[in-house]
Amino acid sequence: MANVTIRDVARQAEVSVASVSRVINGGDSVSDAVRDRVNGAISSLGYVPHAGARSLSLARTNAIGVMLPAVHGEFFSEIVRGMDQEASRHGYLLLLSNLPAGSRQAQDALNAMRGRVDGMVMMAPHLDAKELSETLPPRMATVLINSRSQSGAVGAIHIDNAHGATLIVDHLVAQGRRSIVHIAGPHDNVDAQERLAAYRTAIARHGLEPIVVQGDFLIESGGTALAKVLRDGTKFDAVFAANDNMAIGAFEALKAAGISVPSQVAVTGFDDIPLAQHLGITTVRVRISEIGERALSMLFATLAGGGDHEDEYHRPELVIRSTTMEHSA
Amino acid sequence: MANVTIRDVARQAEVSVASVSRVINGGDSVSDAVRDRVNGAISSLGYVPHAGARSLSLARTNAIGVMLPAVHGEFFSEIVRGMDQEASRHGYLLLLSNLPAGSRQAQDALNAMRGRVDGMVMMAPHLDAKELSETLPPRMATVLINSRSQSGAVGAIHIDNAHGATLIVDHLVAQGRRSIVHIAGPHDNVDAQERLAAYRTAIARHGLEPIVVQGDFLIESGGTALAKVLRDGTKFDAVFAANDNMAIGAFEALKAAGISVPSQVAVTGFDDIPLAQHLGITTVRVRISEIGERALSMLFATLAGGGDHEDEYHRPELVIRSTTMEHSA
DNA sequence: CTGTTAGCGCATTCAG
DNA sequence: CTGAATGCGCTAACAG
Repeated sequence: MANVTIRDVARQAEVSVASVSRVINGGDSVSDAVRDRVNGAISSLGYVPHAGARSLSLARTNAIGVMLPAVHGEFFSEIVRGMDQEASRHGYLLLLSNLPAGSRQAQDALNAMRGRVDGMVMMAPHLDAKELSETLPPRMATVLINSRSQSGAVGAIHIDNAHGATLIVDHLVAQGRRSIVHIAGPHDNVDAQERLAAYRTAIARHGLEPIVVQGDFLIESGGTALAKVLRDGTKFDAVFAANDNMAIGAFEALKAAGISVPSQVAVTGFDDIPLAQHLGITTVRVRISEIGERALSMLFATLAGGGDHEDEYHRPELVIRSTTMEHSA
Repeated sequence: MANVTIRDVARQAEVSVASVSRVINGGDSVSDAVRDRVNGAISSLGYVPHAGARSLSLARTNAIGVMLPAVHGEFFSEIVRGMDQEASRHGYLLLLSNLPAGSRQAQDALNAMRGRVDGMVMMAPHLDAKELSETLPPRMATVLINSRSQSGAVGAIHIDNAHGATLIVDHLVAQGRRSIVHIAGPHDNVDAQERLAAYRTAIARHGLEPIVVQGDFLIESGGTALAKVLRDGTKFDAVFAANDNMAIGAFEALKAAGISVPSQVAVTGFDDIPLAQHLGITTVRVRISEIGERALSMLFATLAGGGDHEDEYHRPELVIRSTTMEHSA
């Protein structure tokens, strides 16, 4: 670790460290002679400023922490892409970590970020309000994504799940479907809960009977859930899965069972991940990367002292594809 | 930022900062009385150690930098998943950044990590050897993924592209295909180059004629490339795209053109991203997350002083699906 | 315009 | 077993 420091540069250029610091940062006022000598020394020595030390002295790290639950392939990729885009626009780096399951481990993970980031964005749809408030670092700017509402000085972004689920049910009913099975997400997940509740409401409004099977947001559970419905002998003409992954699992299980989609059974999902587009699955579009981008924007605004922002609700839009309409792309 | 420091804890517990430091870290030797007072103060004050300051003093950050080229959805997600897994196993955090296009910007991005990470892993398939060596930070442990070989003290992981491409061509020929179009990746990408070269070699070995169209690794370019071949009136009975994305684009273009797959034209890709599995595309499997994991293992071994590792070559395996075989899943 | 000095928050000798 | 002092690399007053 024989690394060259600002002192080495100063010595070589025969100036003080203050002068070196000046030419590196906002060149306040340095004579051209000094500036040249310093730049010469910097490149001859191959000096690169030590960001850690800089942060300590400035009380500013130029990094923001990102805590996400267990990585869900496409969703994860998209949200990070949006964040990275906005972060690099502001000259910030992203410090990534996944939120461990236990409340205690989650705490530790959060604490590990103290002193390394200026703020953080966290996505924790599975924590209840109490766990959330206990876990959240007190004196740190934080914006929440898809988490339970939190009193406290943090911004938050939510997906309007009720709207999305209503769009789906109404579309299905408009297509003449009467027996709509809902494959629910994890019971402790707030998005899954909201989608389920909105499904029940919409179904009731249409005077239909709800049929709910449990899933866990993973592809396999879509197939498992569908198998259970078939085994039970339940009659149905549509499936509304709480996310695209499960819709895909159900879709494939239907094909395997020789049931034709959409003529016998229609299939819909939620999220509009890339996979859904390529498999032609009707769903509601959540602009995932945009959510990541907005989360960082809110955070930067807060860091710039712009007070706290109001919660944002992102409304998904219906995207009709071939799993609900005969002659669609 | 009225944050509580170790000094506040010391004052409250009526001990010295040294003692506080001792109970926080390896409890060398502290009386139970002191330990209790300190722990009491810590929790009553809600003290969390400042990781930045800690790093400075220890000359160790417990973070590793990850530089990836423009984020390619599924590939990105998978490789980061593998890295995160291995990193958290060792108590490390991941500092993410994408490699900017320009050589100069790449430099800056790299420099921004100085003093924030203990080492880094970088993926830069588009840089030539010279650019790579200029960009690489001199005194920093680094492991390269899918990049051109580099003399110098860094480990590296490569995909055995020649092997993968050969598997594909041999499989296609074994299925009776004689006119195999190759949709190539970006010309400056080392993986694309190796796949193309191996394609040419294998085609020549079978006494066939090569047909090459240019692509850029994105889905759309698969469709564009295919359209060009059709427009040229070239006869062909198989398409070998240099990655799965382009295979998907070509696959969809074929369907749209009313050409049946695989009876008239077979389609193959490279990588085995999740999408390929769900669309039933024949490809070669690159265990992406495993590569991310191995990269970090190599880095940790180097950091632990274990000298430099030899380059690793990961051999992909053929995965036959329905775009090349009539009755396959 | 330039150099000296005092921290940023923490770990760690070195005495006691 | 415990405290006082020193330094990690850098920035920011404060004097010249």
